[in-house]
Amino acid sequence: MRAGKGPIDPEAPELSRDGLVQIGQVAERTGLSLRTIRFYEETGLVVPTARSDGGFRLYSDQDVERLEVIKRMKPLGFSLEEMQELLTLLHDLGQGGGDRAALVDRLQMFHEAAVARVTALRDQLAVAEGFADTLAAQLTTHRTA
Amino acid sequence: MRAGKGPIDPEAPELSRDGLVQIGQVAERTGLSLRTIRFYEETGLVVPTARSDGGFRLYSDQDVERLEVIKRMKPLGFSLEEMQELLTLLHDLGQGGGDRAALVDRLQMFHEAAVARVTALRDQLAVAEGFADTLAAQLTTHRTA
DNA sequence: CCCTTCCTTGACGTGAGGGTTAGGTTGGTG
DNA sequence: CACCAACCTAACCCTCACGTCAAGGAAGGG
Repeated sequence: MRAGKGPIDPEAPELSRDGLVQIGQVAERTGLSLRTIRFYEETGLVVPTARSDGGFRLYSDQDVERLEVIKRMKPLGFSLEEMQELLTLLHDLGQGGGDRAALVDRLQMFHEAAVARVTALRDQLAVAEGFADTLAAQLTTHRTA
Repeated sequence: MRAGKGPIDPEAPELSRDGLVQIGQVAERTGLSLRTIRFYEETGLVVPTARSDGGFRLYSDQDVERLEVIKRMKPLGFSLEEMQELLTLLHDLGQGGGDRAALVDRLQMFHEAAVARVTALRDQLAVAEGFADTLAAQLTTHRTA
């Protein structure tokens, strides 16, 4: 599983001594594929904090958390670019940055988009349920008719 | 809008005399783009019943209905190929075809897939709602803090 | 040293269309 | 008849969020 099998602390079996983890661990924890995680780096969405001497990606806890936030955002159907923007936005709001009003404005737009998307998802769900029911009806009709 | 403006029956303003409509009408009725409708023909998913002498696609009511069924299937996330299979399957069941048992079996698999997808959609909706709420909370936190 | 497992980059493929360009045809009207 | 909107084919490239495959380097144990 791990890259090599060095003697690791049995009390903290999955934690490198610097709190940095390789991509495989990240994939396991987040449920994202290696390809996806690398792709997110390509696009600049989540760049690992460090690299090993040999070039291995090393992710901090914050990196992993960021990936988990992204995972939660996915059902909202935002593009990767939009997600990046939102993450930056939230970060900037976290820091007591300059133009608060503008940031809050942008945040509000994101929120509205999110609400709209939730509505759309609900509609989709209703349609999907309806179709599933249709299939169920067809089944009972044809099962012993 | 229409190709030419012949005197049409005001009682059935959008119905060609043979119950066949051109692609533009179909797009308008189904909300699908011309591009998409032509694409569905390319893949064999919905082939128009007829063509005019000049080569215009002419869609029957069944054709349009088929497109509308496809639209309802879309939230279930089936591929176009799977949709085609399911449509064929339902058609074959409609006709008193040969191997009923096998057809019903396949139908049951589709139904199970649909149900699974509905569950997945519900989960996505929950996650999306959660994230929207998070955004709302961030808004109230930062709005006048 | 070897062996295994994990990791690297690079390149190409996919699905479901969207967009565009270019040139040609049709169907109906005034 | 002229005109015009709507339609046609064919070809091309573009997008998004990855999947897949290849060939090879790195980390660590025996």
